[in-house]
Amino acid sequence: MDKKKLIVIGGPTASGKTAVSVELAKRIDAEIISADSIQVYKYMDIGSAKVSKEEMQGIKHYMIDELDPSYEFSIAVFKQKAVKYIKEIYTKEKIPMIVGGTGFYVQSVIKDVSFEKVKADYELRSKLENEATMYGNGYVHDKLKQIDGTSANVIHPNNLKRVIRAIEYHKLTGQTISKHNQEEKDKKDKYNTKYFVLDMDRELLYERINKRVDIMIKDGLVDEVKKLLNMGYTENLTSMQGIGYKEVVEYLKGNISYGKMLETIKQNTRNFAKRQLTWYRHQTNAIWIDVGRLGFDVRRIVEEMEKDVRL
RNA sequence: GCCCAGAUAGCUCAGUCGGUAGAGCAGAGGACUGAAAAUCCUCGUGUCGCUGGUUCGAUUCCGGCUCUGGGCA
Repeated sequence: MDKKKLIVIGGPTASGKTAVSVELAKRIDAEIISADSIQVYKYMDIGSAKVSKEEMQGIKHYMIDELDPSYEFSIAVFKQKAVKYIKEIYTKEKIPMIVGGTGFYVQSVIKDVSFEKVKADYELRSKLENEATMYGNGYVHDKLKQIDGTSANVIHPNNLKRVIRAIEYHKLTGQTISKHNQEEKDKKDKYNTKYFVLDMDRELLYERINKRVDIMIKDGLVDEVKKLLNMGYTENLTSMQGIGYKEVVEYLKGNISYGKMLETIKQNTRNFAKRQLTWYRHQTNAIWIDVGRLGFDVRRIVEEMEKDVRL
């Protein structure tokens, strides 16, 4: 059976995914599933640079404003929902398009990574976290070494999150996560995927990021955060750890100055963009589009992409 | 004009009891499979302001100059 077509548009933050994706969707009759770990949340509009109703231009978007900020979003939830929407879109005889900067999420769909087997064990997590603070990261890492040497070799002791997850996985399934990871990695693409990555000169990207942060502040990011806090969404929520949100919280608490807040948001966004690019670089078969070279002209960019989409 | 303190990596600074120097941040590269806007790893040669002097040897000590803070007039 022929694999069905799936379009993916990735790229670092501020690379112009939104405008490009909507334009392409209009041309090929697609619907968009957002792969963005913050835009899923309601009330978090400015800081997440969420697509507005106007920007959508009538194209249906999924996974936007779908969750309450108190909800613990995760890749497992994303994958489950995304797959459901993809099916829905196919029944309408339209093309699904995954758009967003969270490459990890995208990967789970196109490789059909399985998360069904294991749930999270928050008790175990906090227990191990405590042990790490008391006896050091090495102590927890040693525990992993005893049950899953392969993972212990690959995961650095300081990367506590992943060390803990590996232990958690073993405890819940009786299997090693290294074996699971290998199995998932060996999977073939489930769809006929066209994976685009929007890119540009680093310097240009950083300039755009700086400008975008200035605009977010002018548009009222600080008020947005105040509103969220007033609604009872506390700073320790995953949603509130988003870039732009956590720094404003620090400012509102009086821990940092206004200027420092502004600079830190820019800095963190730039660092984040760099990490995103590292991720995309190891994506095989990705089609890189230098949007800077195309003058950020949405029409030209989309025309460039359409050639590959037709295949 | 005088006095004091500085002048060292893109930035903030540490240091060399005289044997040509190192942290944090920035920057670059990488990892990642139920927190991913998260988490973690690797990478540091720069006329040590300029110029004389002392010395086998000066970024380090001494003099002069330039610049930057601060103070006194």
